[in-house]
This record gives sequence, structure tokens and C-alpha cells, in this order.
Amino acid sequence: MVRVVPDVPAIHRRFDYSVPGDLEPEIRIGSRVRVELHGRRVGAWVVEDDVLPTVGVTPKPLSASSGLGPPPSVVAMAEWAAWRWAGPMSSFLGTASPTRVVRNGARGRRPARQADMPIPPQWGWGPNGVGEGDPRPATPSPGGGSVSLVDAAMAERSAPTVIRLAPALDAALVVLELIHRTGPGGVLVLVPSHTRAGQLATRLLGAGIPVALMPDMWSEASAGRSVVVGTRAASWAPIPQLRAAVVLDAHDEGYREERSPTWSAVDVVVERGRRDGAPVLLVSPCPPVVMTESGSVVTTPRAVERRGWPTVEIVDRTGDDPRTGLFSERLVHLLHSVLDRPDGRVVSILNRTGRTRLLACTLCGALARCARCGGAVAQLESGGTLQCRRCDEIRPAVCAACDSTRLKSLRIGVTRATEELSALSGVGAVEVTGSSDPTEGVGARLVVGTEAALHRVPRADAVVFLDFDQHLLAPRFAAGEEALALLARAARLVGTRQGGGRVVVQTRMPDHEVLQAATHADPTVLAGPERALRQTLGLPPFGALAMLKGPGAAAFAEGLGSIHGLSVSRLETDRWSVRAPDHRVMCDALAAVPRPAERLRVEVDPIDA
DNA sequence: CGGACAAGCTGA
DNA sequence: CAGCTTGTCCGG
Repeated sequence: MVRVVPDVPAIHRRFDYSVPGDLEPEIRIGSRVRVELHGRRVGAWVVEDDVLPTVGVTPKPLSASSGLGPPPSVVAMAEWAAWRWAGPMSSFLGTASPTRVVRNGARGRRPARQADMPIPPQWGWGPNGVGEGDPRPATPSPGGGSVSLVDAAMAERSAPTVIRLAPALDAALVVLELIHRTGPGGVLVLVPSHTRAGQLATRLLGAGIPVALMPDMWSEASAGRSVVVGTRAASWAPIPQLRAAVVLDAHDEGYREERSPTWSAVDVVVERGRRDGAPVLLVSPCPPVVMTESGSVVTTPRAVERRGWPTVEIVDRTGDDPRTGLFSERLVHLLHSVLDRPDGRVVSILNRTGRTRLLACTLCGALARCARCGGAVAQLESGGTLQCRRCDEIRPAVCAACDSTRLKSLRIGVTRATEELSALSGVGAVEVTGSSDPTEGVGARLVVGTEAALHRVPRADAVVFLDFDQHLLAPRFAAGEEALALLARAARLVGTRQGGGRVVVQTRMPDHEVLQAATHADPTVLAGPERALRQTLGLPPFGALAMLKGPGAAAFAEGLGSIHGLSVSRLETDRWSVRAPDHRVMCDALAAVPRPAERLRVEVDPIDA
């Protein structure tokens, strides 16, 4: 008899089935099976074996085997994650399973590459910290003589270990050196994006290291002879026992699942490392407080870190008239100085899509608002109609208060900024947003876009943030850390300060810790105050937080309210926040209180305040 | 989730 | 009271 978890999100129970003799050799913990449940056939995972029969229930036999699923250690992780993020175990088992059916034979197959070939030692950091065969000048040097960053990190007993590495320093060297020490088998490497996963896999393969690129090479990963490389979901890779793990750009938001359950791949890898006794290295130019608090931080010498950041120039707009617009004199001057060079390239960032996001009447000064719901209306096309951002109501571009047709832009979006920058610079600017064509702007000399542009454009001489204050003031718990991460992201595009790389930030808060950290190339300038603030407010890592949303939120909140140690408060209708001294107390409570019948979304470790 | 079954509503 | 909708329950 085995116990299974059905692949049906709404069913939170487990059921017992007998194993027919012919299926016996294929069935183990983690196996994908099909079962008869309440008159229909559904997929399921085996999560326990040798289950004793329950009295009064005659078990049905498993209907079929559907191939390999996650190894027992990962099934156990799914159980832990279901508790940690208050979600159904089946969603984690799904992420941990192959996309196509994998039959037993695959596990024994040898990878095509020479997996047992010893890895030549040429990827050490070298005497001056430069990986041989790597032409880039600004690679990290060991923290004093012959001790490398990886040596230092592995020597730390605490897990995880954070490696702070400036944006221009080559983090792949950490991976290469780790593999040189441990061999490829059982090593897991996470990167934030698919593109980078492909690039890293190619680089490792080029060095003769066998790689299983997730999610397509699930069975190669489970064979255990390759380094497993992938993005967020690869934190669930079928590695029975982890030997080591590296998370590159561990601060990246891409490691968080936005849909409920809102799990984090970094937390998953850290827990796997803890269970398997494997070192976990979190590499980031700007490690968040939640990662540095529980472990230790190793980093390059100060001078090396400083060289790994570009020049960050603050354009203080405190004294400027708010009506001056988005383009300071200093900015226009800089734009010209870069674009006057024949191949000079500038990327400017404004995180507002559309043409104009806020308008006012020139005559009476009234803000243009929606007649139906009162929300601000935006202008989508030049001279066009106005549309409400909240309810999509459309109306003509006429002042509702005085019927004037003369409206002025108070807060322009990317489309308008593109038009204006083209005019100012005399260079045709290309607009790049999340919804534009992926090839758009890749070779352009002047790109105007949202954050998405930082992921599309490979290199630039300067990155300009037209209105950075919206990032600094964003209503998110980690707004400061996210803002610094954005500057680090921009830094990658422009390279080092010696190479002339420049990031320009227009702001009315020039003394903000985020900007001080970036100009000094020292993330601890932010981390110190940030840590203190978290401690004062009881925010993670000094407390746990959850958000309840939906029609069932009130009922669930009421149930949680009676639990000792929790504080529950209503933010608005159908939206509640829950605080606990730590996530253990939080998760135990979320698991103990029965779920209401109405729809309910539980966000553990929420992002939005 | 989705099938089974019960209770409630409608119309000739 | 058949025929239909709506709601609640429960799965091995």
C-alpha cells in the first residue's frame, strides 16, 4: 500500500492505494501515478510507502504508473514548503516533476559528454585573482594571499554563506571554482533568467563540465553526474543529495514565485543545503538583509569591490521647479556628450508605461479624473482620448470641470519621454517596455524604456534614471534594497568606472542611503540602516509577515486572531495582514486554522506593503 | 476539482 | 411532480 497526493489543487487530503504486482518495480516515493478517485482518473504522486491499511476502507489499486517523479528528499522538501508557504503540496511536487514522462531506464543512462574526465585546474582565481583564460580585467581577487572567496565561503560553518561581489566582477568564476573543488555531481546552480542559464551552461560545457540544463534535462539532472543549472524552478531539481549549491544574483526578484504559494527559490535551496549538509553560496552585488542576517558574508577587498562598480552620478533636483519636467540641464548635457561619440549609447529608464499618466487642466487646474470611479485618467496616444487606469472607462480629452480642451501633462510616461528625448538629443530614440518586441532597441544608440530595457539591452555607456524617487518611495517592504538592485543591474550594462561606465540618477533625495551606497560602491551603507529599520518595525528577518486576500480573508483572519503571538489587522475590505515573531509561529498558525470555503489567497513573506 | 445527490424553484 | 438549477459534500 502507498499513500498518494492527488494532482488536484483543491484536494488537500491524501489517499491510500494498493500497488498491483506488475507496477511494483516502478513504484517508489516520488513516483507519478494515475489513480481512480471518486469515479474519475487523476494524476498523483506517491509520498509514502509501506502504509498500513486503514480499518473499514478497501483500497483501490493504482491504475497506472506515469514515470519518475522527484526523489524522496525532494518530496520531503515539498512537504516542508507546503508548510512554509501555506500552499498545497501538489503545486510543489508539480514544479519538482519532469514536464514529459520519464521512464526508469533514463536514470541509468550515461550523459554523452565525458562526465568522469578530471576537470583541469585552470579556473582557479589565479595569483592576482584573475581566472586564467578569462580576459576580463576586473575579476575578484582573493581576500588576502592564497585564500579565495570560495575557500573563505566553504570554511564558514554557518549556512548559507553570502558572497558579495561587485556588479562587474565575474560571478561564473565562483561556480567554476566550486566545481573544481567538488566535482560536477550534486552541484546546483541557479540564475535569475533563462538567458543567463543558457549562457552559463554553454560556458561550463566549454570548460568540459557536464551540465544538465533545467527544465529540459530533468533526467540528466537525476542521473547525478552533471552540474544542474536553471532558474527558479530548478531549485526543485531531482538531486537526491545536494553536495553544494550556488545562487547567482541571489537578490533577484525572479527567484520569488508571484502566484500563490509565493515561495522563494533561495529559501528552498538554503533549506535543501541545511538538510543535506551541503554548502550554499548566495552571490550578489547587494545582498538583502534577510540573507545576511542568518549567515556570514565574505567579500573581495574594498578596492576590488569599488573597481567593480561604475561611476554613479547623482543629479540633485531638490531645487528645481517641479514643472521643469523630467530632463535636467545636467542630463541633457550628459546625453549630448555621450551621443556625440560615434557609437555612444544611452539607456534611460522611466518606470511608467504609456504617454501621460497624470493630466491637469491648463485653465482651471483640475486633475483629469475618471467620471465613473474618480481614478486618475491617462492619455494613451498623442492628442487622443483619456482612459481610466482603474476601470478602463474612456472619455474625450476635455476637462470635466470647465470643458477646456487644454490639458497639460503632469506625469509623463515612457512614450512621451521617448518623443521628448528624441527632440532634445537629435538622435532617434527607441522605446522599450515589457510588452515591446524582444529585439527592439538592442542595437539602438538611445533607448528609453521601463525596467525591462535593462534586461534587453546588453551594453551601454550610460544608464539614466529619469525619476528614481518612485523606486525609493515605492510602497514595498524592501523598496530600498530593490532600488539598489536596480542600480546594480544598470551597472552591469555600463561596466566599471575605469572603463568609463556611468549611471546617472535624477532625484530629490540625494542623501538617501541607496544612492550613497551606490556612489560609494558600498552596499553596507544601505544594509546597516535597513537592518536597524527592520529590527524596529519587526519586519523580516526580525519577524514574519503574511497577507490574506479575497472573500475568505476575513473568516481566516478571525481564526488566526485567537492564536497567541499573532497580531492580525485589517488593511481594507478582503485584505488583512498577519504578523508573527518568526516564520515558525506564523506557519504553524496558518496550518492550524481551518480554511474557509470562500476563495482565499495567503501570501507568506509578501512584497507589497 | 468535479460527480453525486438533495433541496429548492418553476410551470402545465 | 417531472425537469431543471443551485448548493453541499466528499473522494481510499
